[in-house]
Amino acid sequence: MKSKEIAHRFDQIADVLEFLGENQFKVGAYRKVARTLSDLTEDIEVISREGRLREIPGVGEGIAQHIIEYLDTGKISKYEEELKRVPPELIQLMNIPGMGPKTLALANKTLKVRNLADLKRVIEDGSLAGLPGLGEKKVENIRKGIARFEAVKERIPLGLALPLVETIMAGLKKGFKITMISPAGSLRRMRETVGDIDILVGSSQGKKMVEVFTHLPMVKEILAAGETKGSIISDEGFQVDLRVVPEKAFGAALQYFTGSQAHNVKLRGIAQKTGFKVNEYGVFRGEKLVAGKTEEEVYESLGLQYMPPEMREDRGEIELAREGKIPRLVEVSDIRGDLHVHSRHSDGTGEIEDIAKKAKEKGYQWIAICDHSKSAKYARGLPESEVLKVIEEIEELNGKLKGIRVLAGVEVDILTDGSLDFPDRLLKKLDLVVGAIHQGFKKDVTRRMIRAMENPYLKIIAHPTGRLISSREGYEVDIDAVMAKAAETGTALEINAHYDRLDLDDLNVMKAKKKGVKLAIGTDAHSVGMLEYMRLGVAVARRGWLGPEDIINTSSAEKIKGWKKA
DNA sequence: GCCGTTTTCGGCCCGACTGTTTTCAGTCG
Repeated sequence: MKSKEIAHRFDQIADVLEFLGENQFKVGAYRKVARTLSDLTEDIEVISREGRLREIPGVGEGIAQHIIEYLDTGKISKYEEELKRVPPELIQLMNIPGMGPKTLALANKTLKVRNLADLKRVIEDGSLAGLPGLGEKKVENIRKGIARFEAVKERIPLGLALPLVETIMAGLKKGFKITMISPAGSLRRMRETVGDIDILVGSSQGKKMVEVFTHLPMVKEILAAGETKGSIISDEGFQVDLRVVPEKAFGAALQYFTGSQAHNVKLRGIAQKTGFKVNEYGVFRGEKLVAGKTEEEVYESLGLQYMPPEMREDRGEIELAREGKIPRLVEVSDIRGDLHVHSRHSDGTGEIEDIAKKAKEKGYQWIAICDHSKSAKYARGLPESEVLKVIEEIEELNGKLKGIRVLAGVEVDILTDGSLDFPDRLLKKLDLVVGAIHQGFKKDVTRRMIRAMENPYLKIIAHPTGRLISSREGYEVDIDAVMAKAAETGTALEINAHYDRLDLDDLNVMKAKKKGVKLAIGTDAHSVGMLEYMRLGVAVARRGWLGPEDIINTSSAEKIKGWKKA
């Protein structure tokens, strides 16, 4: 995790350099390398030891020295002094919409603004508006920006943003005959959380469409309503932007607004070198439009294979596309079953039969019921005798139901000594054993997981890091060691598809695949409706570049039942 | 500060919008 620390350091340096008015490309160089480092799946200390730092894109002579110094001493001396002279609470103010580095530097220099309170003061007494280049309107903008800055909402979990965007798109389709409409931005790339929600439409009726959009039932506040762009706050407090572009530019605009920014920057760099220009209206050679209607033709015109949105993070996908080696990613339609579902027998709400019927409706071939084990008191964990009864109930159901097979599983607690909460004689009667840590998050988690994986009946480790996106860091666990043991024993690691978990995350999934670990998607559904979270798990898998062959869920029921570990 | 299908020096993604300006700087996505 050293690379994340270094990334954070470089981001701070970029902030300070920007504030000081340094060369913007230097600032950009630090930002870019910070992002690359925070995405790194390999251990930076190993890379450094083996003298391969310069192989990391964006790491040159100077930055390599900074990294080495940080790894040795925990400091980057060149910037220690500079960082000390610029207080963090001042730099924070650059996050106020309308307040950039130039304005902040000017306010700091001439009006001695050092923090938010100072800034509010110079707004109230009128001195900010008196500065060159500023005026009443700009200051009013900053005042509004402060209000937004102070009310800053958490990022929106993907699992909550998706239903909202679907409702809005359905609302727009009611009023218009639209063929070109799509989510864009980080939502389309299926990031685990999104800052705001972008929707793009290809149409000549921009003004009317914005009108309908801003008067949909879930609109709480209208932020903007123009000819081509509308912006609202939903009743849940989420910002949604609608953009309307001409149909012939829909593909180019979709590419542009989907991002990521890093992906687009690299794409345009390539375009430029080969004599093209790319913007949201199309790909141009000189004045001549050569592509724009579809995303496919935008990429193709630049000599690149099409890339799924989930891959567009500048993590090497453009290089692959150049060689025509973009992998076939797993799709929701490849999924034959869900590997982690709770019923009313423990802390879920659904009857097994209803869960099975819903699974069949979703096109699954099988579904694994995995209720909690006896030590999980808070989740009404089952004693051995009850598990036997559930196995009987499932056998009976399988005799009755057609077109769907229910697998009898359990989510068994990994106890504080690394043993499992049920004896092997019970585990071997089950079709699937999923193990999980639910207590003692700081107690020897790595060693416990490793010991648990040595049990031949335990096939999957659920939510391996234990993080909760909204509220919890996760266990104290050495995930590399866990992955190594998983690869050695043939244990699968879970992609828990609940929107607040998504654990493993995309980067860990990518790393697991490299280490030869199989992944298992489980929704951890506690109600029938929560089976829908499967698409979030698939999204994480796609962001980790997984194909159908990397995922246990694409196997048949027989294969899952007969699965023997290495 | 990085980097090389034009380069070891001179570039570095691109455009919209806004407000403050008489031609453009700053901010944003």
